[in-house]
Amino acid sequence: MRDKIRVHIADDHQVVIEGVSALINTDDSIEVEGYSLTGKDVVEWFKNNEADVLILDINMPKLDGIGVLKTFRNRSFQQKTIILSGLSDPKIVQEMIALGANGFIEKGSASEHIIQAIKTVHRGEQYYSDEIKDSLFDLYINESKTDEAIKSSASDEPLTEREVEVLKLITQELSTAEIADKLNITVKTIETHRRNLYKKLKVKNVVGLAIYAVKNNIV
Amino acid sequence: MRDKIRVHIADDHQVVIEGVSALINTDDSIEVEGYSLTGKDVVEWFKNNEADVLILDINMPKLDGIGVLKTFRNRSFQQKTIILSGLSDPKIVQEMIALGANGFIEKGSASEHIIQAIKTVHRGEQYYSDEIKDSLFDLYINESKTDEAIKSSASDEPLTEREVEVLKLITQELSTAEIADKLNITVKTIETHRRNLYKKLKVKNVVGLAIYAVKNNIV
DNA sequence: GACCATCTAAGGGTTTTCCCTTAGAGACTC
DNA sequence: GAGTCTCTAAGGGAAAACCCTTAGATGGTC
Repeated sequence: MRDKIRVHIADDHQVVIEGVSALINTDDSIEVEGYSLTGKDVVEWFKNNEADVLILDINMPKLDGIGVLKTFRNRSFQQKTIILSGLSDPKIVQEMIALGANGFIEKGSASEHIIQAIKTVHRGEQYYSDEIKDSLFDLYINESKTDEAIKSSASDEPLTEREVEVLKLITQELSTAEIADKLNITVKTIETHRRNLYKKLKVKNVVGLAIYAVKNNIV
Repeated sequence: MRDKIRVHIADDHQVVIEGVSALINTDDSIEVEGYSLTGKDVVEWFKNNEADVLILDINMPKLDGIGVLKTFRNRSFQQKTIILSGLSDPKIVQEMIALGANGFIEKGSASEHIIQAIKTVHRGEQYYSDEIKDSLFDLYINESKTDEAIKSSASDEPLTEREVEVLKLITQELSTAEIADKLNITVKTIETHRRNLYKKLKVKNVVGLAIYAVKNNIV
């Protein structure tokens, strides 16, 4: 076990870097290992150096936080990343999580939160503040509602069992002939099911079926 | 403004009904308007009666909570629904929200939480306990990660701008000819883009493209 | 028994997708 | 300047999807 957690700070504002450094220095188990003012610098720095935790601002010149994460992923970097953000736009949080961020804190966070976040992600866990959770939760709820609205407007006519079965096989990228073979019925029958699906779901072609299927978790 | 919030309780355990009733009776602004022991009874009850808030257990004989919600939706019932659950399986919470539930509480909740939940949903807002939020959040994170895994495994080869453009039009259910027309290039060119998309995304046909597009929020 | 929904099937046709190959023009990189 | 990537394009052919219509068998409901 290494004795100190090494942190690299990336933010285009010198003040933020100094502030976060000062906060970190109040804790003996963490040390600042360097800092960068642009996204490009971060990527460069990690080519020749190591840190355990990267504190990353979203808005930076040259290469933004999202760009940095995109550059890092698939390249087997072992450091954990905490996103440092002014405002917690749920869409961005979502994207960051998808890109493999391990934590998310607001710039307005008190010192203990930042330190706690660093220790948490260093343990291999994830750290999200309650504000982030709330905003993501709201987004999530709204998305669920939208999905549901699509669902009920798109299909007041319920699908039959057989139709759902055919639909599932279609989404497995099988052709009509392959589906007919699998279900031991003729191609013509599958074609009929297909056309009934188009009518019921009000779509023009297989693409519409596939989209419907994914959105309704039939896949 | 009606003077009391009318609550209907649905749970297959008499004890739970009595317990919740007792809790509700400690608040003067709420009254129990009836109860049901099975899902079918709930649906029947609401055919002839009214309540402002329905407290609904998930596990019930005859028709479960999910079934009840499915029956109620699209039939313009005006009551709000709070799901009462033993354990907060995020998948079920997700489904309930999609089906239009307004709140979610655990059976272990203290009385003030239940009363607060009733008042909150009656105001037209939504009520979810912190435990529910946490479990949903975890699910959400894991889903984001899975999506990301799909994304990076499916396409180490990045799509070009034009390819993404064509892909988007395909997901709008346009045919190759229509897309060619829209972009003012020939059908043959679109076919080439199409084939390159198949190769890059390792899919067999348009269905694969459509599924990829939805899963990666290109739609 | 009549009615309705579902699943099955077919005939016969048009349109679209899918596959294989080759190739020029422009931009960008080393 | 040579190589690489992207976008463009085409010829030619096989396969699949799409469209319209009709219809028998089955099983459940009123």
